[in-house]
Amino acid sequence: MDSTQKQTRVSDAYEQLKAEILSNRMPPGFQAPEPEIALRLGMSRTPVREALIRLEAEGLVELIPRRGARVLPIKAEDMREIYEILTSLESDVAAALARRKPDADEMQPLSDATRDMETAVKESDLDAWADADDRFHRHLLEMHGNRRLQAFVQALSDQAHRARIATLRLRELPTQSTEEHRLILEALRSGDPAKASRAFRRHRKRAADELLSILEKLPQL
Amino acid sequence: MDSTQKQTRVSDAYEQLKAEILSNRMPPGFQAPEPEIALRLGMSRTPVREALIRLEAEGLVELIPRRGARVLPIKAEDMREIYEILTSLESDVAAALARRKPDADEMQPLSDATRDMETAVKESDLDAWADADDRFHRHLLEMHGNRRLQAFVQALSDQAHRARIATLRLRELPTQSTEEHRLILEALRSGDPAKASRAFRRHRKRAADELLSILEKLPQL
DNA sequence: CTCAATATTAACGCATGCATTAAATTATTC
DNA sequence: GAATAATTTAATGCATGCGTTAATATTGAG
Repeated sequence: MDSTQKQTRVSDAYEQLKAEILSNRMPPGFQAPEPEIALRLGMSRTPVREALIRLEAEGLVELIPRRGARVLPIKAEDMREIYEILTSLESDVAAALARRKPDADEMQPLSDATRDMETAVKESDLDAWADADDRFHRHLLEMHGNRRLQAFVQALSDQAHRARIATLRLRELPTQSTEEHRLILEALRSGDPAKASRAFRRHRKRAADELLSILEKLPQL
Repeated sequence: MDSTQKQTRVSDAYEQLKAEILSNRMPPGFQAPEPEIALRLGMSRTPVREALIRLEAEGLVELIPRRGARVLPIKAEDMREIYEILTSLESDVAAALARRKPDADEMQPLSDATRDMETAVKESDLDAWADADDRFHRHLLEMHGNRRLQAFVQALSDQAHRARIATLRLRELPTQSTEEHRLILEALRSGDPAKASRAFRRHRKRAADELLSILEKLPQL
């Protein structure tokens, strides 16, 4: 009946809260005391607290004594930090992959994701685009295989995700971004590490600049 | 009397356990059920659990149902992952710093640390050397200012730290490593980003290779 | 003596209770 | 009416309690 494992309440709470935060249903700045969250999730405070501690470690919420948990606001400065780290790590991952010269088979998911991004741009389907973009980046990391790096980049991407969906509709169509993915793909295919690294850096840099210029205008998310 | 803040039990537990793990007083593989740890720390299970969750998020322990908390073993593969990430991040930090051309004042702590390493090598004082090395790397990150990056690199360094102290006496004197620091310093001073980045990469690469070759020989830490 | 069935132990996952103390509210003074 | 003090409220940090269930020890069968 139930394909999922027997969840514990802690993992339930963790997953539900995380999903609400990432989807901005619990928007940046949202705040609630533990008992209230516990009530809403239908469990006692204990598992909620444990889940919140994990979310705090991931940088999604902040636990303020006597005031409960607060979903961290999306500050331009934070995004700057996040994008800087993503740039370092992913560009190196791309370089390493190019060096290894992956075969067409391995590259397939990346090609697919890029193709989907191009289609999505043509159809102005922003959600499909964001989805394909995620897939591209996620698969790149999986190919590389460093689990810690994967987990950390994923955590950072989750944080950036909130900013991206909040600004997705305030931006132009991501034509540029899509072309950059194509370039990265080519660099990987041609097995040129330096080129892959540079292409990735440019990609992240431009994306960061674009996002930041919007965030800095926005009152405060 | 007491210069520290009014600690909570959770932070007490967290700090004590972390100190014991990093110093290898609780060595890799060490395992104990929650009630035992709670007893030893003189508190109930609740704060101990919360501290353990944090330590788990940091990658220092693993919580195994019914078997308690286990201090993660130091596996060569893990160190490989850690060093790869450190290399990416720190080499970029070094490049960024070189680009910014820090003045002699800012550089002072780095110079001091390097000098101390050289003295320590001359005097074969491994502990002093390790301490100066830590200072060098820590200060480099502080100069850069990306808090997230700082926190993450610190967490990784903490993990690597355990392997380093476990192998410190199995290695040659870190003459090479000290010279490399001198090179990095020069690259920073001369404001050459590419050189700083390369020097750092070489440094981490060699350190990683050295550590890994020892770890792979060692039975299992 | 080996292996399986059974009984015992005890760790964990949570719920609950409570003292403490910060925040919010109300009362009081000028 | 504003500012301050007294009171109330309620969130947190932790301890404790308990049912469930995985380990472990014990017993029994072959």
